Amino acid sequence: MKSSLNILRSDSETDISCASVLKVLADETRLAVVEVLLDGPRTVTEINEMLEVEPTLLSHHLRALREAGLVTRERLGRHASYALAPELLARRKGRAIDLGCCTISFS
Amino acid sequence: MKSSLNILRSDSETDISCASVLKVLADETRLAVVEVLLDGPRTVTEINEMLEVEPTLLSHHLRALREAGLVTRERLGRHASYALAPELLARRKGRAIDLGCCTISFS
DNA sequence: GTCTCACTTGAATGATGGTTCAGTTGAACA
DNA sequence: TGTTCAACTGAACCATCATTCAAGTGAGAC
Repeated sequence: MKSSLNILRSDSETDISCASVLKVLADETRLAVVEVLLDGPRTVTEINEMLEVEPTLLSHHLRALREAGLVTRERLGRHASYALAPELLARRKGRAIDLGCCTISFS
Repeated sequence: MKSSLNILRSDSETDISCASVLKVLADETRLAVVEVLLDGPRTVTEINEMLEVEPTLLSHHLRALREAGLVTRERLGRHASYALAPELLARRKGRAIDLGCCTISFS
């Protein structure tokens, strides 16, 4: 199973991968999760409390973000800590993240 | 019927409108249409020839782009000419378009 | 060991979205 | 008028997606 998408390429497949990444981010909940993670890694419980999104639903959304290569997961005892992917953090510009084909900026 | 979305706002509803706009652009065909329109207005026939997308399908996609306020339509005799919305053109940066919440850049 | 917590998975549901088809509108022209 | 062209609309179909529910995993506490 492909677990990540090369979101940073800039060749002829730009449009295709761009649409794929946009599809993942074209959701209020997932966009909010990414914004939360801009301030650093968070556990599912923390995100749940901040966004008031059910843990199960959150888990599904986090899975989508992880499969798109946008976030990474680390296990901390019982908890799971999610963080923005290293590639995103490397290209981060303040409260904006550079996806290659596009830049998402948060207020 | 609401015919356009205020895509340039930057208040607390940023996330919501951002997700809405991203939903519209998270499609290869619509992304390609926007890229074509970066070079100036085009008729449906012209876009059809450039992208090899069926006129009917194109019409549906153009309708979605128009309802999102991303493109405008002008009738030219039998033809319909589509162009990027004035708001987008005003904020245009080369081959990148600034949507407020995010910037889409084409190669 | 059992129990609980934190999270995940998978199935099921309903909703939304992309595509195609058939039919329609509107404009130009004979 | 009738015909043709360019584009549009609406319905239908199928696929995908968001959400919920029930059940499962895995780690710590007892």
